[in-house]
Amino acid sequence: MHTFFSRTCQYAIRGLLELSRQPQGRPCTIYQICRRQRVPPATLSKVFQQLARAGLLGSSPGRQGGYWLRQPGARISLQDIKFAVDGESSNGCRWFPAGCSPAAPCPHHAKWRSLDEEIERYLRTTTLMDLAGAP
Amino acid sequence: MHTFFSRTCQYAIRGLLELSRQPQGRPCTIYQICRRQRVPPATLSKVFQQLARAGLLGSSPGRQGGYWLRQPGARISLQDIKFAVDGESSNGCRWFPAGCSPAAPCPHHAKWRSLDEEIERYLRTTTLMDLAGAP
DNA sequence: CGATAAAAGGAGTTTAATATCTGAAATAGA
DNA sequence: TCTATTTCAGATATTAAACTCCTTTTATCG
Repeated sequence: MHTFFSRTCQYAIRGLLELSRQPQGRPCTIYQICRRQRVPPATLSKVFQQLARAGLLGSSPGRQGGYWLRQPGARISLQDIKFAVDGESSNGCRWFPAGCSPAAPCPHHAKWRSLDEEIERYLRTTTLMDLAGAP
Repeated sequence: MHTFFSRTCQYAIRGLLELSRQPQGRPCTIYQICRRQRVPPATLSKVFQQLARAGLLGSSPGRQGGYWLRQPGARISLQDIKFAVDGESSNGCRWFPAGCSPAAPCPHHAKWRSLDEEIERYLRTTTLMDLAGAP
């Protein structure tokens, strides 16, 4: 599509946002999170597994189990999340991946360099805590 | 995906860019454009039909036929193109369409309003001519 | 008029992203 | 140790985007 984060990544951010509102160390189950954020459980479950492997989340099965943040929300940037979900591919040209390579950069590259850098900075500096206002 | 323009829209922009380099009024065939821009012909063909219906392109079948810009490149903005290709849907929240509505805006909305406006401005003010440098 | 070159349009195929299902394995608590 | 609860892993279904193929229509040239 034409949106900035993949839908999966959007779910991830919303899920993590929910966790960041939780008293420190208290695990949340997928279902609690999904009920509050209106996100499909099976899908969020998949992403959270991935985030756990990436080290962003701790997880524990069984009663009283669930997921929790391994770092305070202020330490987790949107870029961290995007990277963990979408992988390195997000490093390519954000505008014209279909016609842009280091050897032959797309005609746009030079033009919107500055805007690109601003987006980059935004992703890097915006943390879960910054977004923690409702809803 | 996570890219700003849909791939189809990328093709459209590259195709139009090629046309904008053409001496005024001279039609180009799909194949000429595709050869130069390394774009799949059948796909570009479909998009160009759409752009012709939208009024951005003129077209003529038969010998000496092809496509041409109906306005000078300096008058065609990226936003025009995006709109013609992806439709109104590009009007929604660029960040969290999956969890954002006028009634319940996503938590991010307020935060990146300014960045969003800058992107908007960029799309509106950047024209084909601005990008007309190689390749 | 007939041959040719091009766009126009319909229908189907492929591929990638999303979403779901099912059955395990792990943990806590009784 | 047994049971309920939860994550984990793999397979599969669903959906939408990209792409291709084939036929039809329209203009131009001889």
